[in-house]
Amino acid sequence: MNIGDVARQSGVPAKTIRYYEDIGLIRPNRSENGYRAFTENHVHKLAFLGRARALGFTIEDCRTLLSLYEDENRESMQVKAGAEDHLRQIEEKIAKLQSMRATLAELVEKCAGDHRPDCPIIEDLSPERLAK
Amino acid sequence: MNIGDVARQSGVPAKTIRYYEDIGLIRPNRSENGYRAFTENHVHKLAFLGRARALGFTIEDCRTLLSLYEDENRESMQVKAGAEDHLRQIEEKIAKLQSMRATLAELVEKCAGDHRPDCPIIEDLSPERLAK
DNA sequence: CATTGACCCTCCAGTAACTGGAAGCCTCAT
DNA sequence: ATGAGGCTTCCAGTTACTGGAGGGTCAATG
Repeated sequence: MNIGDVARQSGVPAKTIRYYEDIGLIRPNRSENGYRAFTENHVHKLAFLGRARALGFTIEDCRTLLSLYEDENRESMQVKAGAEDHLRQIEEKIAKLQSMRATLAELVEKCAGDHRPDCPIIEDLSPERLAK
Repeated sequence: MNIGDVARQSGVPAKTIRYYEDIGLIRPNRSENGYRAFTENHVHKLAFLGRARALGFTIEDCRTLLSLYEDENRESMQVKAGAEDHLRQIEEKIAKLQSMRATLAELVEKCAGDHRPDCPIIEDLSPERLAK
């Protein structure tokens, strides 16, 4: 199977597939003409990677997940531990973004948004009120 | 004022200040010895930048905000529009992360996390259930 | 006066995960 | 044989810094 077919079937762009080969996530063979030769298994792996990435796992996480995916003797606690870790990181990001949102929403609400220059948003960002 | 003082007063690391000069956000003069020579105004601007970045504005956003900050004739609607835009982007990110969290939390909960290989997380990521 | 330690300088490289584009084969159908 | 795709490699750019090497500068001390 050529890269285009694999891209269509896995949902992972050809360019990204080449990149994944570069960094050693997948190892397709080569045909005589130099084209990458993929198998069904590669399609599965790439779809797996696509889903893991969509859940926000990093490439390094994916490397681990992929080896667990292939390991018949894996212990589910290994998978769970990684996922819990990742979950925690997601929650941290959410918390940070929510705090930004709160501040920003408040400022936006206070700003008249008219033709005058007075602006609570600029004022909040300005440091003049300090150090004097 | 030298870069170290400015870094302490503004809260922006020296390395980052140099970077901001590189990309044209600030333009300190130079002393005879080649050291950057900063003014109070630079400290203000850098503190301003630090706050804007903490609210998640991109560097390009900051460039705009900084010019509005300096513009006595700005119209607050310009500031407000940018902030609203940014707010929307933050909300999108939050939504995406929350959806990841929901999926992941569900999977984590379903996973036994023991010594057996069976794992709902891996299964969810696997594409075998498709296309057959 | 020489040295030491804290600053300062520039330039180079690396981070994460791709993405776009140029230049150039391969293949199949007309 | 020619043209449209599809494939190849390699280079560069994205975001916003950060770390480090190699090397001047300055103020104070011995």
